[in-house]
Amino acid sequence: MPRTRHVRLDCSPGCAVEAALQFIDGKWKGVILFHLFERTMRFSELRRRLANVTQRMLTTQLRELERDGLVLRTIHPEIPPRVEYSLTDRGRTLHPVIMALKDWGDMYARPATIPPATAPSAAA
Amino acid sequence: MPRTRHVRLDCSPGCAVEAALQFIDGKWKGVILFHLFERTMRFSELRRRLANVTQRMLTTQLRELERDGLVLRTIHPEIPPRVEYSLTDRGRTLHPVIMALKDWGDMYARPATIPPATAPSAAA
DNA sequence: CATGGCGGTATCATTTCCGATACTATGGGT
DNA sequence: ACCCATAGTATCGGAAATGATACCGCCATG
Repeated sequence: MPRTRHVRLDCSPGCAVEAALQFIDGKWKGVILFHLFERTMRFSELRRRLANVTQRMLTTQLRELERDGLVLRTIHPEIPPRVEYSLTDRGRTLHPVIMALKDWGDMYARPATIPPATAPSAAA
Repeated sequence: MPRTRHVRLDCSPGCAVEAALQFIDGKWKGVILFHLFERTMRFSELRRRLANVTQRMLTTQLRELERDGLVLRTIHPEIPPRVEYSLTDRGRTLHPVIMALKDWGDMYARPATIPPATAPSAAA
């Protein structure tokens, strides 16, 4: 589990936000979910899509998503082994969230848009 | 900044998701933003709403939100000092994201819904 | 005079996360 | 015999995020 946030979820109204965040927190979970919305994928496919992830991290993140009931892990007992990851029903309910994130990222998180902090003439 | 994620944002399509996540990552940013959507608030108000946050953390998170251009910090030079935090235009664009998170949290992150892992009869 | 509220900062310690590397098992190809 | 691919695990170490605590100036109140 990432960053152990609150255990009690029945606190202030804003807590639902935190509660939701707990599930997609972790360096790679957002992207993993995003890719799984496209289709079911096997381990090595995800690995290729995430490029910079290590095997250990991918495994860890997938295991957490599985533990949280968002992702289903299906082992096909073949040689060579084949393991497929897909979204559960619960996982699919995250679609609006992931898409909201993606849309915002596309619109407002581009490098060119980032530096609206203060005066831009600090290139001394 | 939290968890230093990728620096390059022009990688795979899923990256926009990660990029967006960078801005609301941090244990308290989600809730802070949520509360600021309600209205402008001063430091101590936020502190009361977040209950478990330490002064240091609240300051840190607010400073990061400010640095990212999502939150505006206004100092009223009075006695006692009054500092108000409000959302910037850029910050307000996060509304769909935060609300998607809140809605999901309300619907699917309740304690009763969490344990769909495996067989529940492991209470040995 | 001591206390409390405001909005912080400074310092230190801990917890947690993440990355790198090495190792495993099976079977196929050459 | 040796290397490759799949899908992992195990172990170690460092970096980063978070928490606890103490301290600051200022003023009003009791």
